Amino acid sequence: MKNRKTREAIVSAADTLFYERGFEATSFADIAAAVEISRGNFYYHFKTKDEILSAVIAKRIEDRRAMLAKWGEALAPRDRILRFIEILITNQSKIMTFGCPVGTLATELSKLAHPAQPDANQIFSVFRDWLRLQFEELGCGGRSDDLAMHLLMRSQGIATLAAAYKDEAFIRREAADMTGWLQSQLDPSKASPRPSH
Amino acid sequence: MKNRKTREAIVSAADTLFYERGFEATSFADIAAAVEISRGNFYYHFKTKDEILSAVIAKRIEDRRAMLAKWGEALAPRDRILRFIEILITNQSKIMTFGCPVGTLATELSKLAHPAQPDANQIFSVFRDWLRLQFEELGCGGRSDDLAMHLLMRSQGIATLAAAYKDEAFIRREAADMTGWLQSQLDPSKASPRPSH
DNA sequence: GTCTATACAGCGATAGAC
DNA sequence: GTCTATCGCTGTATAGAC
Repeated sequence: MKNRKTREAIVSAADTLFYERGFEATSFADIAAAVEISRGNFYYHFKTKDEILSAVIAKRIEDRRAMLAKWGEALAPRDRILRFIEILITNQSKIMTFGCPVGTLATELSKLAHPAQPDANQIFSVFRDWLRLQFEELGCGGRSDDLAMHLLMRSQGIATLAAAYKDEAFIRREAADMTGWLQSQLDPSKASPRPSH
Repeated sequence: MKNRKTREAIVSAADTLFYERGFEATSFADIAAAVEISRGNFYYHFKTKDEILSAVIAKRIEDRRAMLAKWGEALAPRDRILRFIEILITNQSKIMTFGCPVGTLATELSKLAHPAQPDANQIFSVFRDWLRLQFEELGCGGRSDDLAMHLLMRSQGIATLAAAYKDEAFIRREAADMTGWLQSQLDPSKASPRPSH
């Protein structure tokens, strides 16, 4: 019982630290200190650093799936996509400091040629598949995956520049532009060529 | 004389390694091995790792300025921007493996809360300021900086997703969409609401 | 200017007492 | 299940011979 609680505390602390400092820059000592347990105890729960990484990735996938499932209950497909865009506004303070937790981990693991890189990509795919599904429900057919990737692409670009320039107005402006783009894709007739610029 | 040559070799090797492995993941031993000098000799040229980082950032700024200056001689403003978009295609193989050298360094230093982060941002600003200038020359006035940021944003998003999914077709598709977006901004009358999707 | 040798802190990881 | 103690390795950085 206590076993599981400590394990969860470790994964939760590692999740935060991997996000805020990066995977490589976070040491066992850092995580142990955050959970307030000894390094020795630590190894009772996880044998290697890669094991913690796997657990963190699994947790992130689970967390995001749960969040999206919640939206699925209450909202219409179009509003679900708008909610996705709103994440940028809701999390803007963290994004401006640490970037996007999904993109920055994928990039870091990619450079390290880390074996868990495909797993980290699955976090991306949780959003990609979910967005594609929304576009399909809205009747976008074969374009749905391309549209999903386009939204993901914009989110990543916004997060990267927001972290570099710490510019709130930029995030708001680009989120609004993304919303305009969405309208133009769903109602091509009403589209304006210059959404917000 | 030999002084300068060795120094340049170190900076050049560090530039590559910081890009391909990341700043933190690159050790002095890695750089020394790449240049084929001893660690001791290494410290004759650079006292700390941060000093090498500064030199690498300075080199990157200089390299990009030189590249953009070249484009400025031969091309019209509109073609210069198209050239910028083409970088994604030209460098697609490296981008799919390591991401964007500008964005990934800025993100990493941001997480490390590294003192050189503002300097790394200057590499971004070389492109931002240059793009803004092109839009100004094309008569976009006060919108020019927003348009420049929008192009940077897209480049970063494309690079991040390209590195994650290693998807060539995605890069080509989004580069084409970016070109369509550019047309719609410069000739609003001829704009089509669905550039490529 | 380039080398070898070395200091010393911190890393991931293990052994074994309680 | 949690602890202390410790290992071997690698990291940055320094001293001093050549």
